[in-house]
Amino acid sequence: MSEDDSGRLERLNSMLKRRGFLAPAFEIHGGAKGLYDFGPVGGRLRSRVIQSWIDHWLQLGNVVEVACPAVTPFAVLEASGHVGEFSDFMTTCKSCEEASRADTLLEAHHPNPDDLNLNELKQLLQSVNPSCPACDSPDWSEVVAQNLMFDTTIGSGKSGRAGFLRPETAQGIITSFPSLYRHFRERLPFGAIQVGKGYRNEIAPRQGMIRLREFNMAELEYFIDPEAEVTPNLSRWNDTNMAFLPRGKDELNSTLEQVYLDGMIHHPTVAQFLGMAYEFLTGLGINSSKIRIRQHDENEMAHYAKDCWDIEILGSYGWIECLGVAHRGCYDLEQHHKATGKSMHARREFSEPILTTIDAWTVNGATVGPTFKALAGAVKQAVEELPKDTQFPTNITLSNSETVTVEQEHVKPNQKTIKETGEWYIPHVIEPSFGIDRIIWHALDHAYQELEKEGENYTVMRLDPSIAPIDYAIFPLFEKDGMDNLAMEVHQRFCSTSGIVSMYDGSGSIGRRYARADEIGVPNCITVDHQSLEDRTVTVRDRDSGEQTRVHIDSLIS
RNA sequence: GCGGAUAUGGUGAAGUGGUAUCAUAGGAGGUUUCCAACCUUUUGUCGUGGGUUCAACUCCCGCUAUCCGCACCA
Repeated sequence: MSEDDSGRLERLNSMLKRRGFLAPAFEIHGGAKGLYDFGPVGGRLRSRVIQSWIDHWLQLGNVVEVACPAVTPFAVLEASGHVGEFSDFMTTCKSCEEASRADTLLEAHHPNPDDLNLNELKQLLQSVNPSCPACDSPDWSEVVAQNLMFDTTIGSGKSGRAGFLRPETAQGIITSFPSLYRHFRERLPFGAIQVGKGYRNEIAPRQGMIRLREFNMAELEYFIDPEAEVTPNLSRWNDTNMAFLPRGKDELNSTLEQVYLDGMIHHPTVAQFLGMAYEFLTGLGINSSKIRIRQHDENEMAHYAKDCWDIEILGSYGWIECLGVAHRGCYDLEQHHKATGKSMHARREFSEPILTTIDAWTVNGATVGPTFKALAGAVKQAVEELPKDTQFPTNITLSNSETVTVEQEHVKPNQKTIKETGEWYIPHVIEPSFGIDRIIWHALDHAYQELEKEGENYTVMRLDPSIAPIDYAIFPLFEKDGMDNLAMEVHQRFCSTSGIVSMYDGSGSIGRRYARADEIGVPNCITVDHQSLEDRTVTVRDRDSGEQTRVHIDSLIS
């Protein structure tokens, strides 16, 4: 980062704070690492970005919106693998109270201490008893799992249950699969979106909005039949060259469809969602030349993922991952199924029923039971595998390696036709997951322009109008002669129109007011002047061009 | 978590063992026929806790936060 850039970052940050976009949270109490406020201007920006995101994904037509709790019982995140995979095992030196990671302390004594479980670590720590890196004392406390999730107790006293604040919104959707499946009349594919807060007790939050302890996430969980043929229309992005970083390959510029056809993106729905995500970002005003699509290395992927592509955005902090499209396979549904015994399956009907004709042997329960007693079940299994032309008596070997003699009286012919009209399977999940705060940061970063105007520094936020916090700024040229009243009337009409936010500003010179509006990215400023009083026309000034057009008040609001 | 730097009005800065200055921003009033003009006036500050001292924004220690490396990390 050059000196100029870091100066720009400082000026941007102080402007964002001064003008009410972003600020450290709880600042009067000294603030708290990794926690940020969206201020009086930023709050509106955030809700607009979120609304655009929701609208964007609802376009799919088979997606619904849900909202699940952030407080999540232990068992849910244990099943999802987060309790195990999201933890570090910590131990504390009893003499200097310095906390260390147990696996790090044991690196010299085990090829891969990271793979040890809690008990193995405890034992190895006891037998090795390494000295403390801080004070050399070899006296360690119990090893405890220090999880990156915020833990809490749900309820109080003896009835309290262990729980966490969710590290991702996904699990709430995935555990709702059975009700989503009913809602969609048991037909895949379908998806559910959720926008909400996620929590990670990061060891070292950094870089302003980039790594937070409480953050806004927006996720789609899209449930698919892994065997269904999908032919997505990727050609709609054929006139857009995107930058790709496939695993183990050099960066290349190509179209999404070409990269998919070349086999680098394994699932067509992943490709489609990457296109939609790209479209969403550029729609917010993110500079497309500062977007790249990067595939995760094998060892980089989260514990649940089969394949994962990130979209990274270049900004003041370098290339930052702002969203990921992960192919989670059947991992999550299977895990919750195993943990709860609840069905997480979907039914796939065959195009034609499969008829299976069986013409062989089965056991005669009345004789096999008394004869073989506890082995009867294994005998039945073995007998049903015998060919039709088997002669009895015969010796068969059971699954437990015991050999028994089966007589004619133990068996009877088994002739039947089984008709299967379909089968049950665990759906796969494709998950586009967006870091809303990081995306907002880059929208701000890319929109922020430092210009020079008549020798003076001049700041404009060229925010896309779809996410601008304020749509119109209304100025009376002078606050007198009725211009103030007319301006207030226009302001009120805007404010009572759903979806439009306007700001009245009557203080300072007109130039100063334009400058203030430009700084927070108001796309249009409307000025009421003397002529307005006569014919109810006003001037509309465009933020980016500075051009003014005169229009009638009534044509402003349809 | 480790190492280094930093913390003064809303923002950006200066400064001193004797309660602080400048710019800019904000409010009120005036003035001006459209891009940070001008005049008057006003608001507001030494991150936090402890120690040394007659006296601490200043010196010392802890804490918190911010920034930069390293480590960690979706």
